Amino acid sequence: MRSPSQESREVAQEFSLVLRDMVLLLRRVSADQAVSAQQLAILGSLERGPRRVTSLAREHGVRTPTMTAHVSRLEEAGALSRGGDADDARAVAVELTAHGAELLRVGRAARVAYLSECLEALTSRERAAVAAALPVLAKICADR
Amino acid sequence: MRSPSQESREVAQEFSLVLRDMVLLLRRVSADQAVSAQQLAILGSLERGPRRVTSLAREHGVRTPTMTAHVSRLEEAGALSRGGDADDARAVAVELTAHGAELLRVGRAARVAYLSECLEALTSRERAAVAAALPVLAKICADR
DNA sequence: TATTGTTATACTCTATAACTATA
DNA sequence: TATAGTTATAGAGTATAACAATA
Repeated sequence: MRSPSQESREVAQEFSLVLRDMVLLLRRVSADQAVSAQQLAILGSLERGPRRVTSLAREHGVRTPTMTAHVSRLEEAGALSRGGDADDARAVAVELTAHGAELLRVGRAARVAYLSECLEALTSRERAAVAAALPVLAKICADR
Repeated sequence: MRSPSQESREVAQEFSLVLRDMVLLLRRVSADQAVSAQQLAILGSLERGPRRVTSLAREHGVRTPTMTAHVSRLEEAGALSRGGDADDARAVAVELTAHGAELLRVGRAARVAYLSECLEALTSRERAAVAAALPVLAKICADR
């Protein structure tokens, strides 16, 4: 019988290869889209209300200057607006615009449509295997 | 009972979110490594013998100028060498050096070690779910 | 003409360092 | 002093367009 650590090592080797392929999949999913995957994720964070630049940066695992750049590009595109914070004059309240909400809706729909097609090409058993793994993968990603 | 297309759509929505998180996981996996994930994949292709720039580009889903840039960076790092092709004077035979083989070995080991740790933190049932999904995910990625 | 590869250029995403303004 | 955010700069990774050399 295999120990958990032997087992983990074996799964990890295959996981390592698949993880690389997932990047290519993601690139195809986002190809020809008005909004990149990163931008879409940021707009998604703003859906439930304004956020500060620092808080967005933390949430998306990037440094503040990186998020400042994202916010600037998205502002130029009319997807969000920078507002002041009443409580703290240093802070910036980043808020989704109507145009941003529309970009979010369209971008999300395109991603889901593409992935749906991929999944429809599978057997229902294979689809079930993916569905069962997704919460676990989410847990792995969230853990650290 | 749900139709395959309803089912696919539901799974796709969750997949879309997890896919985004996987990018962050990949970034953590590659952090503080001498060789990036992309570079590692290219070195991996060279493991079984020399390859042409065009063939590497196709294999990794990028355009030729992009692969030329990768090859140039890896050559500067001493990980590979450019040689001529005996049959076709236009072609370049890209070959792994001993240093490149070592970078590949170390980089792979680090990735697998990191992912092993992530997997060890799971229950054996969860690990089994990931293991079952990996071949399916590989299939999805390869299909297009 | 078609193919192989490079160079030039530009855009996205990322980082660190240095700065301003406010707390 | 510490925190919020920006600007300046740089590097990796990607693309297209234009080119040289060879088939």
